[in-house]
Amino acid sequence: MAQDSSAGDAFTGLVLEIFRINGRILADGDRLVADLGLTSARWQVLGAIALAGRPLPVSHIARNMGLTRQSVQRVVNELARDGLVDFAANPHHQRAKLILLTAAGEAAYEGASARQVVWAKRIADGIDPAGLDAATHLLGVLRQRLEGQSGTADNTAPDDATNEEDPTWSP
Amino acid sequence: MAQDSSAGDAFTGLVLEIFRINGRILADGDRLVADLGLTSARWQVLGAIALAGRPLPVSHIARNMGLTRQSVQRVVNELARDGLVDFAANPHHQRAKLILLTAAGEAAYEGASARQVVWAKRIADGIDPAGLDAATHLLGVLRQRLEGQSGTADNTAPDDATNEEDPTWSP
DNA sequence: CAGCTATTGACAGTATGCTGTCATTTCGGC
DNA sequence: GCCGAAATGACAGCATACTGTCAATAGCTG
Repeated sequence: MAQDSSAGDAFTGLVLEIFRINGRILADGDRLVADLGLTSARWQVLGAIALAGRPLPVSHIARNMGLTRQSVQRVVNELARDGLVDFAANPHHQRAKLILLTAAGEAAYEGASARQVVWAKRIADGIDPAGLDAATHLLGVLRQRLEGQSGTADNTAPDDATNEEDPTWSP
Repeated sequence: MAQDSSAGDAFTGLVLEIFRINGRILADGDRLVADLGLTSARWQVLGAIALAGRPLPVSHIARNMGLTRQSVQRVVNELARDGLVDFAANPHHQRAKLILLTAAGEAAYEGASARQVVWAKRIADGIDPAGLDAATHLLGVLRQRLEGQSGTADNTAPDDATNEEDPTWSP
């Protein structure tokens, strides 16, 4: 990265590094859970449902994840087809069915979570947790700055309903 | 994020934040150059060619960017269709034509770069450059750990031929 | 120079996420 | 109670990147 540079240049270097590591992590995530019948996207959706602790409609899941309804809907349909989630009637909304984990869905999610913990330990072994927390915090600050300058209609990914306390990934 | 936690948990928190900010940056990048007829992907390809300083075949561009040949090929074809790049005969390889920027391509890239610099300044304004550099370094270390545990055939995205000195993004 | 291997481009198929649009359902204000 | 706005799901289409596969080309080796 540029030797010292201004904050702008330093940020640009950080952006490039974010792109690189993001790609790596995604690839690792897919590989980690492939034989459980999961992908990163499926895993993340299961996680959103599991963390909520109760059945949610698709649009709520999407909001919690910061994605669009359409993306989540597609994944949910596949998960349902594969028996990992199930639909339940929503007393408050006829069309917006509630999504809940099946036993198989819970098992897959548990398995993925267990692997993720091992994976995270291995990668972060020997790294100073304070440095990791500092980096996380810095990225959070930068992200909030990025978010504070646009935002419009339905398709705009809503701000995270942050579930920052759970030590389990999704991917 | 989890209060203090082990390195593994701290890393998991960092991963989640990386996903969030990565999405934000991509969206910003697309928005930033949309009216130049560019997208993040096109911009990045133009950047790879511009930074090389000389015409390159698609496969070299892909290697430099850490993407697959196929992805880059598709984008290059679109760029050529839109007159931003051009093909030139390769004296060393009949099929692997060299890709070079047209005047329009250079202009678009210059325009995008100029905007990116302003954007980076604005987002990073007031942030300690040392902290940004520290985060960049940490992500680099983590990425190297992720990379040091797999890698196979043709499709494996090659390790970056790192162009870490240039203060210009792509996105 | 003949032959094997690596590189490269091309084509097909898949996964993920986005935008746009429309119909249905809820819900709040009048 | 009615009507319009908001929420929700469904469907279509696009952009990006990946994997797999095949044919053509370059390059190296014997």
